[in-house]
Amino acid sequence: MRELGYVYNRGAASLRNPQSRIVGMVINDLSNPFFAELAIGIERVLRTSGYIPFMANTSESRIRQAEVVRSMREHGASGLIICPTLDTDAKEIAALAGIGIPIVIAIRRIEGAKVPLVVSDNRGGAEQAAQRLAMLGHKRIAFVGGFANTGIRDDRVEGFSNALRAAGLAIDPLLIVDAPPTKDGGFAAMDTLLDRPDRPTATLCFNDVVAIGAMYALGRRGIVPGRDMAVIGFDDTTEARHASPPLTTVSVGVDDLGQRAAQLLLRRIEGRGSTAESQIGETRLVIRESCGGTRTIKEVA
Amino acid sequence: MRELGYVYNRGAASLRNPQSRIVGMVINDLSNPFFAELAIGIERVLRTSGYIPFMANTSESRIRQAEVVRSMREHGASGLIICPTLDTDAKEIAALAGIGIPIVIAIRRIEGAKVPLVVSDNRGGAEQAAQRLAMLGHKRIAFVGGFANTGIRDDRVEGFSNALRAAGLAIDPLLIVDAPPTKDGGFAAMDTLLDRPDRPTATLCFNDVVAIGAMYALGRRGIVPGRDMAVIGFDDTTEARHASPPLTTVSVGVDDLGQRAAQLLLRRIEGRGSTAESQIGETRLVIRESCGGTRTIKEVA
DNA sequence: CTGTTAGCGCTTTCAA
DNA sequence: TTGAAAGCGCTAACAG
Repeated sequence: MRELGYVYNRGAASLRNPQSRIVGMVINDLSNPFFAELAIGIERVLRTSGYIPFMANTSESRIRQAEVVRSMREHGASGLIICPTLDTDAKEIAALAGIGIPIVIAIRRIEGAKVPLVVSDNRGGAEQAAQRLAMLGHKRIAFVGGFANTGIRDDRVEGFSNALRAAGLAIDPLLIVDAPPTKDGGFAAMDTLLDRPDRPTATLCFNDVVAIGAMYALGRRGIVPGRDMAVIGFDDTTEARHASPPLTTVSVGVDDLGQRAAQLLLRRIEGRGSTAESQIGETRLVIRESCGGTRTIKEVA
Repeated sequence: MRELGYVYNRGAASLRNPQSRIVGMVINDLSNPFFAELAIGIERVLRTSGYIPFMANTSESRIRQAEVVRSMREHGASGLIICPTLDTDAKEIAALAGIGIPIVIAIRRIEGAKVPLVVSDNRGGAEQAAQRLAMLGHKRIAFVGGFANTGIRDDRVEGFSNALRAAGLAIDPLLIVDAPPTKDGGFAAMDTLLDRPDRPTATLCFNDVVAIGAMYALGRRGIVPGRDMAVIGFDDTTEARHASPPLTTVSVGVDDLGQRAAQLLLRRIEGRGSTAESQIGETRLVIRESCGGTRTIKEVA
């Protein structure tokens, strides 16, 4: 049998017995280390629970996402974890959920679809971070990166603004700059910000890679993060943990989010757990060198 | 039909007609940006050719790799692209190839299995880089990072050594340090190197992340890459292109490698192309700021 | 051109 | 305990 190169035909098997151990992971952007880390975390849990996770990258393309989801269903996936593309419509997800296939949506909240959600407390996290910066004495605090009018960024900007208001600080719209959520984006946005006469003394960045890009822009001008400008990133991926100087972050617990998403899906597949038990991951500040007070700000030209 | 949520059952279909459009991608480490980029490139080509790529991460686990390969075969994948784990045995691959399923091995050469290979010219690339460093006047050149006795690193070290020999330079084994192929690894290795009395004036790093880690270690001590120490990375991932100061690299053309691997597989699936047409991707130096001469070396304490 | 049927590989059920 | 047979959803081949 083995000598002849026999391969079990799972297609035929699932014809008889439609329950399969495949689980589909549909990831919007594997080139983003945050999603790559998330995917790896999810995969680990699924695998150790005896499932076979198959992954597909949608590159933020809604069409590609639809193709991939269809394909996975055709192959008998018994559940899906989806990190939806930016332009995903609630109806698409609702339709899937209506069919009855177990789904979990991760990271990006899709409003209006009755689907289990695993997201982080973006508003709260940004609030914590901005609060801390205000507490350190910063008066001009910027928010840098992310595309305007996308759910996660809106939440983070909202939390940021709330904290500033609560601290009695004015919100300068010129200090809230959108930019692609990449290193280049962060670099360019910070560079622009530094050209302004009334530059900020602290910056909350949309995510870690934006923060690292921003720190490069600082370095270019001899501005030392943590001494001359406080920088906080968001997400706390390994990207952040490897940065130099070590980056203060709002951790969204990417491992934890992945684990929750996987476990939620498994419970749904195995019939336990309700349809709409969303989970909100906690965020916490991880303070590292990049986050200083305003003491020495004036030393910088 | 659509209203009832009908889903085409591809398992049943491939029972009748065993040719499928699924292609499996088995990737050793998706948390490594090099492999993530490669995977995304491969995926793009496969997708635009009408195939459905399913990806799985093996996390450098040979057991996991075997599971994943089996699972993909069971699901009727019509071909596989494998970036093998470090400890993959040639026999495993030979067995697969013997079965007749189209396979392409990427990046890591597996000796002894008659399988199409897409790898880069690691020896040649390292040679070019070391040659350039020698030409710039460096006498003490280090090679940093990667695990000893792994194929790719051995090739790179060999090319490095060849160039040094050709330039009439002594090869100091203490300047060839192995370390995990990560930022932390690069940081620690460079940090150790800098403690030595006769520190190198130039360093070729196993890959981009090692190089970035190494540059952090330099920065920590006020040593400016490109001015006080020449640094060259390997691979030229976006990681390198985003570094600050911009990192000189030996580009292995990750996009090109992915494209070749995908196209080779497609040709094999479609019956064209021979079993053992390996391809060696060209490497070329991409010179950016981190690669300077030895002029100012003595200014550094 | 439309409609029927056999059989792909597997599992489950039922018979010996 | 072992063996035979039916049928899952699909497609290719063939009949009407």
